[in-house]
Amino acid sequence: MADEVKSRNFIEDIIDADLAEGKYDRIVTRFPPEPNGYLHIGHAKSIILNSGIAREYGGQFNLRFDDTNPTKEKTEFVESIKADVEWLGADFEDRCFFASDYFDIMYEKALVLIRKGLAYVSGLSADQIREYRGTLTEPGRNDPDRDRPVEENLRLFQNMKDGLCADGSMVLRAKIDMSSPNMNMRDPVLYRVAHMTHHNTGDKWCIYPMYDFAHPIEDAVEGISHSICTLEFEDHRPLYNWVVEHTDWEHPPRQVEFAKMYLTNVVTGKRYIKKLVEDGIVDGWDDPRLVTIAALKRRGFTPESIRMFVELSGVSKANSSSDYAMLEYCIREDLKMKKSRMMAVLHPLKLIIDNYPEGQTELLDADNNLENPELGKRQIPFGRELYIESDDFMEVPVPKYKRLYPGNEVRLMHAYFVKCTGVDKNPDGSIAAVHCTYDPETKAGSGFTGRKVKGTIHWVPAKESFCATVRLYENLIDESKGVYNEDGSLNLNPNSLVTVTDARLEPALKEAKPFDSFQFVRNGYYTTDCRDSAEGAPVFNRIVTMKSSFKLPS
RNA sequence: UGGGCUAUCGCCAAAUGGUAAGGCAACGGACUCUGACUCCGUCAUUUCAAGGUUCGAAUCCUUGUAGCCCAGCCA
Repeated sequence: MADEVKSRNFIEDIIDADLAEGKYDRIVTRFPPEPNGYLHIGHAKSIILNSGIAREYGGQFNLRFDDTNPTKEKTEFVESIKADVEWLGADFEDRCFFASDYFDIMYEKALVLIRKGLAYVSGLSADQIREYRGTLTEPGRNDPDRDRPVEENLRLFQNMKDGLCADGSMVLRAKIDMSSPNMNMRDPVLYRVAHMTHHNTGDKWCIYPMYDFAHPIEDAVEGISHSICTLEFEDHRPLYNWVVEHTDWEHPPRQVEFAKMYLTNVVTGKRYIKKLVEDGIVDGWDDPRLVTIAALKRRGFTPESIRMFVELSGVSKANSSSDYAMLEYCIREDLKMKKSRMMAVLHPLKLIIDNYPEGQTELLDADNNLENPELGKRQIPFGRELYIESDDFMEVPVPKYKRLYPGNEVRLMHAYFVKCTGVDKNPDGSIAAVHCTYDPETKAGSGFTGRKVKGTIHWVPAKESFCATVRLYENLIDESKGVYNEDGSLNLNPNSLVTVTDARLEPALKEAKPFDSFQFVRNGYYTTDCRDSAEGAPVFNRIVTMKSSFKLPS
């Protein structure tokens, strides 16, 4: 369905043109995360885009960890990222690579640049380099070491590699143009010294390549045709091309940029998510209020729904923010035919059927999903006392109200018609229980057509239902208000999480397994929380509420 | 005020000089054993603004305006 709707995007136009010109005979893409955190919905866009293009053109998609900076990267993130990419259905087959696998090649290519007189070793400090770089409006000044002879550069670079230089004392710089209006071209640093143990290469290296030098080489080594990245790298493209051009490749890759995905009403951005986790505002990287892949999974989103969302959102170069409602639409759309529709009462109100024999129970047949018979049936115990949703009853109905009120008849889903006859009140005037009578003729599935009712309400048996914890999540924070203000203070919506502990669920739900999702009739879509439900009674997390078009007049 | 990029409905997004697709949201109505789903219908005489070229402009030109990115030995 989503495929039919999907328009061609500008990246596909670029690829088509390149193919037509014969620039590439095969399309190869990659997803190159740095293993320094968990993946979120924004990464999902890149993963789905890149793998989707490879699949569409019969090409190849690689997963590659961009691990060129050992000070920030951890092995623990490698596994989680890999799992998330697989979960999303992006097929990299056996091609999970590491930039650090190419350190030898990168070193050789650095030597090539030095020999061509296009790179030199600089002894300037980090502060001096910044100073020499100039500003946005003023050109930079040449490095005093810029014209160092090739032989000396070679010797010094060898020293850097051999561990003879202290961290920060020497760097290798490209010789490009210190007066370029593009800051990235003002003799960028190619290699820095860092005596640090790398998660993959251990202590083999004490010099590490910078992103701008490493990335084009990583792409070229893997035969990437289109290096698809986000907009902030647009200014780096001239440098990307410079590196590729001077390091001699038969089929140089091409960088193409697209706009990142932002979502309304949630915190996107690794930086903010990281802070929420570290500050303990949320439980962890998979807190269901977050939009990390792990959180979306825990909350009950399916890979299909996320893929649909990304495809529906489209790809362009305009900064934009997709509506959270569209994500909800996608999960509703994905789940509605493939999940059981169960009854759960979040705010119970007792319903007593006065003319139903005391002590009697019967088992009623119910389709798990009326629109999809393949999901089978279940049996629900029915008796004299039930719980209904408290807002399915109004003592004084508002106009157009079609559920239960004194004198009105409604259908109990999967069961009988009941007619409200009165209410019991507590001393404080609140409603203790609702009384009604039922009509045995109207049993569900009996083919009764004698009369119709306007409303259907859901219920659970008072005796055999069970209590469960149901969590309703609002999106954590409205990003438009700022997660963290400029002064570092935090804006947090205190109503971001509501836990309903007296919810009553029908017996069949006792057997729910972790990650099972259900539609709770009129209360939306829920999934069992695999993290908390292991400890006892199931915990249900709301994925999304159903649309409700009836609002009480105020 | 140096450079790069962007601007089409509340939110995304097509349209490649030929007379503004589609989806989400919203709103009507029909249907209904979920006020859901489904189905039907409504929703940009106008594309950031102002000029210009053209038989014809969202698309080309000019001049503005607004937003995003860049001064890490991060990616």
